[in-house]
Amino acid sequence: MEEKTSVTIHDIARKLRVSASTVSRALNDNPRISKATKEKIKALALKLGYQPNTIASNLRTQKTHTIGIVVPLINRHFFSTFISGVEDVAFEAGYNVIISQSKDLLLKEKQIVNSMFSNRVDGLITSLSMQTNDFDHFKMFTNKNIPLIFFDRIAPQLEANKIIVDDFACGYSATQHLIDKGYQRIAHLAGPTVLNTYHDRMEGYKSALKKNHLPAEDDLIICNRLTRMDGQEAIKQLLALKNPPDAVFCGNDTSALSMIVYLKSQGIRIPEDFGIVGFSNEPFSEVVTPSISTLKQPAQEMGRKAAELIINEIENKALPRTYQTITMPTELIIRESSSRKKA
Amino acid sequence: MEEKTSVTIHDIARKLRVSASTVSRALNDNPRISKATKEKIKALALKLGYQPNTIASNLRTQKTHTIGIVVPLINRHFFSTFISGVEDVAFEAGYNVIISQSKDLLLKEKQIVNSMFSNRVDGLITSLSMQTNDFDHFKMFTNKNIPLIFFDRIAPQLEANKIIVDDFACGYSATQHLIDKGYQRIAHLAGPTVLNTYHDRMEGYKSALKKNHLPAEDDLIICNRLTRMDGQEAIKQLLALKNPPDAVFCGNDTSALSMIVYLKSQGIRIPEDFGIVGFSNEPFSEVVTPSISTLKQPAQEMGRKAAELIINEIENKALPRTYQTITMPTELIIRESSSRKKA
DNA sequence: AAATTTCGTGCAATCGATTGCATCTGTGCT
DNA sequence: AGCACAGATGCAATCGATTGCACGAAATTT
Repeated sequence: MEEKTSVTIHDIARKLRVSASTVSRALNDNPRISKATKEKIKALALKLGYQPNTIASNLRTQKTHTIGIVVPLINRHFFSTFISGVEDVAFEAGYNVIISQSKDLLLKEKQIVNSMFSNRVDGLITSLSMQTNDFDHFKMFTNKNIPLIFFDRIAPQLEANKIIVDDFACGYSATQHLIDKGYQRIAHLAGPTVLNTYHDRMEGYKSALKKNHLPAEDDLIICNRLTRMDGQEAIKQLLALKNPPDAVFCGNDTSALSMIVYLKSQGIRIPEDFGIVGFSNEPFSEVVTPSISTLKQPAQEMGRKAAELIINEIENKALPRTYQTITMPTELIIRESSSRKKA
Repeated sequence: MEEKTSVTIHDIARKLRVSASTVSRALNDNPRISKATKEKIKALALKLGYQPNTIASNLRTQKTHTIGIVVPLINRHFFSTFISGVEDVAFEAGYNVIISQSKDLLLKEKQIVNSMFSNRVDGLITSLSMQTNDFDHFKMFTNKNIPLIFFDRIAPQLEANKIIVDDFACGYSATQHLIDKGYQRIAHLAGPTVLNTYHDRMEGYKSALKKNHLPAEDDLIICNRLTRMDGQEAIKQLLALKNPPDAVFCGNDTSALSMIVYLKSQGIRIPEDFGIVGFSNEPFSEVVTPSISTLKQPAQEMGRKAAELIINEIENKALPRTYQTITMPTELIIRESSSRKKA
């Protein structure tokens, strides 16, 4: 049997016949402790395998050095890459990261946000679930002045820092690109438009059509949850129109891919007969045939930025707050799925 | 200005002229408190927006309801899906999950494991970095009898629960499959064979060759880190042999894909001229052309299993330990990259 | 030599919730 | 009436680290 209980500063204090305060100060390199004492204490701490009890420290200092992240799904490439970016910066700065997934359920999101609060995270970074339509659960953070950052799917009405991409511009440029390639009737598959992201992309899409004097027909716009199934449903529905489209701008790459698969199975050639642009630049988009034109969000960079911002807020809590909305650059990646020679 | 400081059980106690112990017991539904008092207390707690301070509770109860996860990279599909599985089960059971990535660096892994310990996680689930060759940093967990589970990349010599797939069988069946398809000279691209996973896959590969009376030539085995670049390097090297292979079993799908890209660029037809089998069933593997034959690990299930196991250990700490190694089933998914008609 | 700093350390309270052990008030039983 | 006992609540210690304040000794200033 090994030591049943952990080594505490009191154990060290007792053995060295000093007080616990001295040990605490020595380990924290407090200048008030003499060099000799510090060395003695640190040596013994090492020898005994002392590991500070972060919990006790957290309780006393009212700081956990922990950043909470709530995302819809951990294993979606955009989110996991974002998280990776946060984690990188956080780790460097001595912060831990705790993560939960809402599974796109409002109820779970509420539970998680509560739990993050009870765990006294120093700050919270979050992207809303598809169902989120009230924001009361974030009030405890804003009330207590705990840094809160929204990214991607944000709550426009809440005072907080926000990190987004210009979804309107994305929608616009994707659509314009299709128009430039000579596609005539361009449809759009959107996600739930309660979310700013999908809403803005759609507006960008509409705006591009308008600018080019193309009609924005309701039939050509479908909203769903953008799963693979949804993509297939949508393309079937679109092809069944009396006047079907010859291109689609999809709200994500997953649905774009499932459309491609279906179109191929129907002998419809891409990009010759039909153009597709997706969104997100999933890893597969580059390597499928045809490769998928898409919009790339700088996920890792967004994560890094979010972490920098929130750590800065945490460590300068005294300062008066100014909330910014940071718009990160996106890139339209043109690949095969939309690269027909102009008709 | 809102309340500057949070509501504690003492605030509730004072207002209701009861003691803090009573409040604590009431909120925890302790049967010793009368129904009437409980209701009064709970009502006021709700009204004041009381949120328990988990930190204080954690300190007192010596339990954090937190599970630590350390993986090489968060944004690799296998790992993020595994994490998602853990998180699902953990959440259901009232546990939080804290996650860090080692970036495949031993040094970072050590720091993280230390930090997880200092944060007093109730249990740790981990998959080793590519560099990990000593295991001292896990001793503090085993010494203090804190549940520890390894998955995928494990430390064979440590006493702990382990969750793996049968990598030997995987290597064997992948190779046998290529042989069955009539490929004659089968190469293998492996990861660092200090890791059990890569080592076992290679042994399985060798064993299949042997069983089929095919020579296992050193030239045909390459070890690297299996990145995209590595895959390309490897295939170039293999094709440059005086007697090049006509098939490769790759240690992951990423390198398999980069081989495919290179082979296509050289006009080598897959699967007619060359067969490829990968590993992991990345999302892209199904949708690239040709689609990649691969081995599917049940990532989500492995995560769920790991969580169940560790929570069980945590909650039955008194019981004598028996360490098990759980081997999860894999599936050889046969797709185009290896499906030639037998020569 | 007296007065004032400086230095190194200890005391004790604190963070917020939990819990073993009293304590007190009724109720039931003989 | 007397006693046991159950029910409801409070007291105070505890978890481990931190920190404002105090104190004694040594060093410096006047």
